[in-house]
Amino acid sequence: MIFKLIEKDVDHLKLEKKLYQQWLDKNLFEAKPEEKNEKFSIMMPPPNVTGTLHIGHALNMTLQDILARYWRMNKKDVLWQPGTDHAGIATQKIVESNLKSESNLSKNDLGKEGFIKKIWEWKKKSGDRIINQIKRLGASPDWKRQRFTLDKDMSEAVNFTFIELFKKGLIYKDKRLVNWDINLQTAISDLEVEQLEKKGEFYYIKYFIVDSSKYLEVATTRPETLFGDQCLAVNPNDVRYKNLIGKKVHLPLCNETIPIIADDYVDKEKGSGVLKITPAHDFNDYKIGKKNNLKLKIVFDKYGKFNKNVPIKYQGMDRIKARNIIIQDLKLHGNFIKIEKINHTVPYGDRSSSIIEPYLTDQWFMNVKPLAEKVLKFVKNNETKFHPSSWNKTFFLWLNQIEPWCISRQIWWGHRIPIWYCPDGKAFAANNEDQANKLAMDFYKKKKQLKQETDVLDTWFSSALWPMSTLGWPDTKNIYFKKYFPTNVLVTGFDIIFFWVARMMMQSANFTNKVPFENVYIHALVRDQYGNKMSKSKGNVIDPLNIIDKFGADALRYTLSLMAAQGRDIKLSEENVKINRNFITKIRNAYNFLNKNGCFEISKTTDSYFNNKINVWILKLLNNYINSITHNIENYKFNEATKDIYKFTKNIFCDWYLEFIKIYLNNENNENIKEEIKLCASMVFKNILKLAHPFIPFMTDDIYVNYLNNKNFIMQEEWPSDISFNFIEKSFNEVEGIIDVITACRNIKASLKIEPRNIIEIFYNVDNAVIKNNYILINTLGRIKLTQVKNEEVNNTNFMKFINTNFIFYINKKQVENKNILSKDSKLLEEQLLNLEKDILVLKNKVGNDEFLKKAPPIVVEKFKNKMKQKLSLKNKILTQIKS
RNA sequence: GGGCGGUUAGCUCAGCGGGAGAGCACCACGUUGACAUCGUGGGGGUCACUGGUUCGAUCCCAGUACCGCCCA
Repeated sequence: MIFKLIEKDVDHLKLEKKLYQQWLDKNLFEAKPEEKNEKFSIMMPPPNVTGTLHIGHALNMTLQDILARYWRMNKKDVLWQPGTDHAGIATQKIVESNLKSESNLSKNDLGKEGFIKKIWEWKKKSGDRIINQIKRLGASPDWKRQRFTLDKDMSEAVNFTFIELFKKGLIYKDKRLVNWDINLQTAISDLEVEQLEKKGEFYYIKYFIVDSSKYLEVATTRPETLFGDQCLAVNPNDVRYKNLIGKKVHLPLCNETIPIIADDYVDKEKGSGVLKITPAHDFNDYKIGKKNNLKLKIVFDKYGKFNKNVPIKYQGMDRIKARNIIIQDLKLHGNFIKIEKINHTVPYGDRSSSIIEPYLTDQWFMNVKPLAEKVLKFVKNNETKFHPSSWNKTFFLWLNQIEPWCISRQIWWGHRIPIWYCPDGKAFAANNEDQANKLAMDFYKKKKQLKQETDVLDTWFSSALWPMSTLGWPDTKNIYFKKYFPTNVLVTGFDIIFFWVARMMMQSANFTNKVPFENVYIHALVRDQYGNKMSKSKGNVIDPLNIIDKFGADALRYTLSLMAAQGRDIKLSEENVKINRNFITKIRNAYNFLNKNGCFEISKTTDSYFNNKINVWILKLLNNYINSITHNIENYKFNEATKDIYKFTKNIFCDWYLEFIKIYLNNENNENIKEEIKLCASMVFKNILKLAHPFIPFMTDDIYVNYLNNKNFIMQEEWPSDISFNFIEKSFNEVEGIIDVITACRNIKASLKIEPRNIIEIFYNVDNAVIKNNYILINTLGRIKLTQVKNEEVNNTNFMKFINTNFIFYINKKQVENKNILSKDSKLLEEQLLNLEKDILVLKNKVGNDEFLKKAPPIVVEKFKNKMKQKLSLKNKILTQIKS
């Protein structure tokens, strides 16, 4: 034995750290654009700089790493492009709250410049935290190419994009109703609003008709907006109100009147059939207002407090706090009818969790409609394929009803919009002030005082450029852009299909007329073991770093990948990882066993060298599994691939092959055969290491490099392909037969409650080559002694009979101690016969059916006929034995 | 309200037009020179329900029920 043994307690943390550093030192993760081999490129979804690694990241990174390592081993030039995202609102919030707790200052105390400086300091200190956590997983992106969305070249790409789209008119400024986050004091996009079901109230209010004692009943969830009402609307076909259309009503609590109009948007059945229309404070009302040329009367300021447009009493009150006062006043004035408890949806900001106010402001928008159409075409033409493909529908649905994207944010941290305003309000888009001055000069023919827009862009605006900008775009001659764009696959979660995936595709469609990625693998959400979403407030968060500390990165990766079935969420528990770690230990033990037996010391290698039946058997199966694993990885069936590795390694290689070779190594005198077996065993084992490497990189490389002393890391080796060797099918079948006999004998022993260690004698009476040629294998692994005898010796009541398709085995009753079983003896065969009859009946229905014989494929018919034949012959055997 | 997905063993889930599977849990036996983070064997399922297509349906189609998610 010239190789080390693996100690029982492996310090996985130490070895992970060491190996990772070695991988880095050897530049194994680096892309090599100058090399000729084909590329495989994949964009890491850039995590927020504010982020800490959660289990969803762990899954996301694991799957990408599997692909990266797999394709490297397939000799592709792999670029896995990493980086982080500046996360405008989230980052600003963190630094703001740090500032508050450290020095009790607000961002305004520091001023814009001072505060931004503070954020950069924070970024420098903490911005790589998540990157270092990703490294703990063993992820292998090209770290030297790490990018940050606010890097200089990323920002230049953002400016370029903005200016181009501005010139085309696809980006424009508009005064529109937007989702206003009162807490954060910024507009946000539709996607950043969560509609939550809440308990609320429907307030019924009387609007008195002018010059009449009659009134209209209006139900509203937001009575405080009534000051902004511009009309009441009814359905034109509603007979109740037809004659009121065109008349006026008094606006409660004000000295104002508003008209009653007809609009078929109004649902006759819903509530009283009368709607109050507040165009400046409700998205639906806004549309009706536009249609009917209503005025936009704004009654709140940007803090959600009443402004000068409401009666003086309410001015300055918070809109929500004022509600009760308004209801009281409505009661006083006889306008109040009733309150009804209802469930309704309320819009909340996903970052601030405060109620979103529809608010009329000047914002920058991107007209995404024409770009969405291009993207739809790409997906319909399969230029980008979603896996699983069911996501197509969701994707189409959203793109088909897409609205302009509000891209401006009233915060400080982010890409400042590259727009300079003249005093008259005219806007020039430029890369910098000099350029803007020049543009203004050209336009006005004289110098103008310019002021840059203070708003920044939505963070997703820069992320949308990620697959292009990280590769050097808009420099289309950049060697990276030329080689790696479009990328091969994007691996991401479904929660950012709209936020990110669709927007990347739009930008790419517009600027390159290409898709940014050919495949999108959408993976599931990781939930807790009960299927709940993990969240800090629920306290059910599984921390991947904690799991890695306890069980190792390999165990975590293996578990996640094993559970990553397409289209299904992962319910993960710590217990799960713990159990799956056993498999990793199993491989280490297999190494120790092979090593103890000197298997790795054989140096001879020829492909056609393998003649021994167990070698033929294992190699043929290995080939099957290589094909299956390869196919499953390439089709993003990570769970299937992982399961294949498990099945081959444990159920085939360890459970049978290693058990077989133990016997050969102990009993075989022919050194050539021994050598062949050792060579084959070590070869198969090394293939297992390679096949498992993308999934469990640390342990496999640890053995391969640190114990087997290979100079290359597995990542540098070639992915296993079929091992070509000449073999006789008979040898393969013989081993399958051996396994059958052993299993049958083990079954017999177990059913007789005979302890495994008691070697009993089992008799058979028909010549059988499989048994005859493999006494040692069968006897040893079955813990039995098989003996051939003549018929008359066993055909008497001293023997119990066990019959299966291929054999009849006899046990001398003297060997059976369990009285219970002995008393059942005569019934055993009858029971078996009964079950057999059931099977035969089912088969009869098939094989006796003309339609089946006519229409089913011949192979299937053949299969069932054979089965029938087998069952019938078994039946006959049993009948004969019962009679005798 | 619209859309999508799910329902398979006690639990967690694979599979998917032609024999119902795995892991865990459970039961029995076992410490045999790789492995007790283990081995061998076993019990356990009308594949949610109702129809349809088919020679044949857990699988395809339609509907129902329940659960989950997304959009409005």
